[in-house]
Amino acid sequence: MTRKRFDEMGCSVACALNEVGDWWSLLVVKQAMLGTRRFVDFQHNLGIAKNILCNRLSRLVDNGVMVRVDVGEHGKRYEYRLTDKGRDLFTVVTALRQWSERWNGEKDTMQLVDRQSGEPLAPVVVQSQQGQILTVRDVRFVDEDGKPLEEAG
Amino acid sequence: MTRKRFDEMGCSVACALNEVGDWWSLLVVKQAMLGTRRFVDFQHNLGIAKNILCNRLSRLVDNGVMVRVDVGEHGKRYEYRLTDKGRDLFTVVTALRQWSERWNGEKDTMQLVDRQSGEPLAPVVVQSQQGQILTVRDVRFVDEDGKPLEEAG
DNA sequence: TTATTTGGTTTCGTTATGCAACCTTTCTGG
DNA sequence: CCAGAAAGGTTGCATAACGAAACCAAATAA
Repeated sequence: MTRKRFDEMGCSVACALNEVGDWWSLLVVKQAMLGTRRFVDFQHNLGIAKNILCNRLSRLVDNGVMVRVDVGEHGKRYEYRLTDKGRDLFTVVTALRQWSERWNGEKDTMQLVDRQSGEPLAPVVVQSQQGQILTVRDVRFVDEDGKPLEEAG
Repeated sequence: MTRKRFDEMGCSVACALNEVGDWWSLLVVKQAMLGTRRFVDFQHNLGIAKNILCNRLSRLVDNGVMVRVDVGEHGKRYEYRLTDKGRDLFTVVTALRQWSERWNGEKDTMQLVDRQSGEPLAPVVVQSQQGQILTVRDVRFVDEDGKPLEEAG
């Protein structure tokens, strides 16, 4: 009676959630994007239990989202760093952050700004190839033959 | 010894995850974006246990992500529909889908296309106000006074 | 009228989470 | 060198969440 596996559902979203869909994983990734690398720093900044953090870091490493780098002179001191795959979650984390700020108000003491200009970021949007902004109503789900998917069945 | 609350951490991302950070919620939202509205359809399309689905739909309704609409002639037949707040998760779900496709390969039998042109969507990206694409290295985290945040401490 | 569908709730066993205690190896101060 | 602290875990225990199946009442279809 294990947790339902999401990686065999034939859905990319489910597959992604199978890797980072629990309560803590994306928060660990977000914290890593803030510059945190050490076990104890994750622990203190997130207020997460050590065994849970241990488990999450292991899973993130297993899934190629982070790497564990040995930085001890002659023993065990480690750093956990984002891989390219992990850094690529920046879009997801930023979209989630902006969504929360739009609908729940500014709950964050920190703000994200463009390093060059110092200005806040533009809202993350879904666009067509031509750069037109698309909502969920402007898209269609089609199967591999391009036929529209029969929905809600 | 309840689950850790994420809405008091002073972090927008944590606040968002407090609402949709479990394994199932975003999948329910994604399914709703596919057109699913009825309890049984969610159940069959997702393969989710009834009690869990019940709990997730209730929470999504409580959080203003979905609404329960009574469509029974003279009794109980309901539809669960996305609110504006729920539809606004389209960016998050799409970013997650694209991330999964980039790093785990095409696991999905269906594809998202622009309704007008029939073409696949452009990749979701984080942009500056000027429209320049930004990675996590191109941004800075500052506090309310605009001072750079001391990291990893 | 009877059977079936819908939208749940209940029960029960398994798994995950949170907390605290403990443990080993490595630095740090004196 | 020695004592103590810190890093990075592991273990044990109590509670909460999850998953499957059974059950149930109202509404609808046959």
